[in-house]
Amino acid sequence: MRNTAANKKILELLNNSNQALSQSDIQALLPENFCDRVTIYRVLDRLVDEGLAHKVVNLDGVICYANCQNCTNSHHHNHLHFNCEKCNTITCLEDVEPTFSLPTDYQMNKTSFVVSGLCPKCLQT
Amino acid sequence: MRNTAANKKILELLNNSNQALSQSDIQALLPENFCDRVTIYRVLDRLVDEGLAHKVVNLDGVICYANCQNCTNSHHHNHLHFNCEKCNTITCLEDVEPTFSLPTDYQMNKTSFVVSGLCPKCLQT
DNA sequence: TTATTAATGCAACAGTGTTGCAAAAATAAT
DNA sequence: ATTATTTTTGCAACACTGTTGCATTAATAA
Repeated sequence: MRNTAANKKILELLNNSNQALSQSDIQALLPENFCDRVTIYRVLDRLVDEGLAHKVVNLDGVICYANCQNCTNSHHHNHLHFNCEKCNTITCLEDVEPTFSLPTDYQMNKTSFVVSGLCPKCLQT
Repeated sequence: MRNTAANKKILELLNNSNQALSQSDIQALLPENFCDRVTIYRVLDRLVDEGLAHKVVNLDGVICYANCQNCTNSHHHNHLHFNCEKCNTITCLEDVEPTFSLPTDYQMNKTSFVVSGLCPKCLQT
């Protein structure tokens, strides 16, 4: 992956955010006319390919991206994601890994655990 | 909810399917020109409101619908959904309910547990 | 049978995500 | 440093999913 302005800036945004971000979130955070919409999609794809980010689909079906924090060697994104129904943020709860037993005739590849409700901030108000 | 052709037929499709279906899945299963695309969306919304179906978002962000089987009194859709990466079907694994402990400052409302990989059928071939 | 209310079809729209292709930028090779 | 190579970008166009408004139609209630 080349060291371009878009790559750097978008990865930086993901790293500095404690929430998973969608393409439109990212576009809103970037300076105006920083880059094209399509570029953001492509950068995000690349970051996932490179193992620097992972995908989460929120309850509306919008694909969001979060940085990979504890993925030094192997990826493990079985942690829970919390999707607030009020402020619509997605937070990675890295410490919460649901346990379950998949029937043996299924072969698991990835997991997507999303719980929705109210986040601590929105509960206060 | 009124007893219309669309309501009956679409609920029947969900009940007869062991997979969660999207709007386009349903349209493909219905006779040609059976009803408008918008009607399918509205029927599905209604079925969810009435507690006859529940939503699942697949890994592509497409919203799918499955019938409610064990929801006589209360709804409990904390069961696992399996999204096959090859045939792209979503199966409700009603018996598999992941366990986890949400931090107390979060208020849970709904869950969405999707595991992706290969389903038994696609594993054989 | 009529009145009321819900459901439908159609058109239009917004948002998300993808693709092809030429131009531009970053890296590698000379 | 200059050129060659390869990746990345912007733009236009497109496909798909999902929603809304409004007039018409169908289902239920009176």
